[in-house]
Amino acid sequence: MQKEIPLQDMQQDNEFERYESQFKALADKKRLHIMNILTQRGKTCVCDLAPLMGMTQSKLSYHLKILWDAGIIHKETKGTNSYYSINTKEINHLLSHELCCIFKPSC
Amino acid sequence: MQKEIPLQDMQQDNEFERYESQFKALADKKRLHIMNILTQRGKTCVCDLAPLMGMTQSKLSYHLKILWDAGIIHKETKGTNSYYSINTKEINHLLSHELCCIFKPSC
DNA sequence: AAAATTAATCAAAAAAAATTGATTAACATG
DNA sequence: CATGTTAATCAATTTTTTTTGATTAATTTT
Repeated sequence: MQKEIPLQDMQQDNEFERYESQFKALADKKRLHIMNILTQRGKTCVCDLAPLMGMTQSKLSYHLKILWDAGIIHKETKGTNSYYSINTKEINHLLSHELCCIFKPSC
Repeated sequence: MQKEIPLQDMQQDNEFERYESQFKALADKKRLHIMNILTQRGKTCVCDLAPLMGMTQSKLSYHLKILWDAGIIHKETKGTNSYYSINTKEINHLLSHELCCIFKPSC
């Protein structure tokens, strides 16, 4: 027998779950740094990002996957290269204008 | 011998560190729920919050401390009771207007 | 077609965060 | 002053996340 859970609570729970994963993605200095670099440089190849971050390829892939799974960066593959960039729409939806500035070259 | 680190990088590192702790605080479903309740009810006593969250006192204290350390909630003690509330200023600085709505009774 | 390049994935180990139950500290009440 | 209430802290355990190094898969180049 399953416990009755009101529909509204379930929707809210799902909403919280999505935000949880997005905040989790941002809750790390290294990943904030990645976000900042992607902002400055725009679409960037993993092969360029690795030396900029001073990170091994495998570690970088792990962190990029977390950002990508949370939907806050885009991914594009060309041949053997992968290019990542900020999902501006999602970031705008999530963060204050002030804070978005850290992830915007214009500021 | 210490490695030279440019001043700008250090400042940025500190900035990232602060945001890291704030996002970390928000990167948990239970804590988002706490934030939501504080938003709905305003200043709330721990003794009221515990049954609302269905949490033991010790666990709740742990999570409140994380939110408070990150500076996104206020704390006020009266006698043996502690009251917590949203730090609206800090939340506004951090989150988009849309998202603030989850933490604002007016929306 | 073989060799080289790039990035994702995997499994094991290490590190960090969360949970639990008990204790402590501060205050309030009879 | 003894008792009860509230919330913070602590230590031990469990769970989750991160790191590491190796392997794999896909594509490109020679």
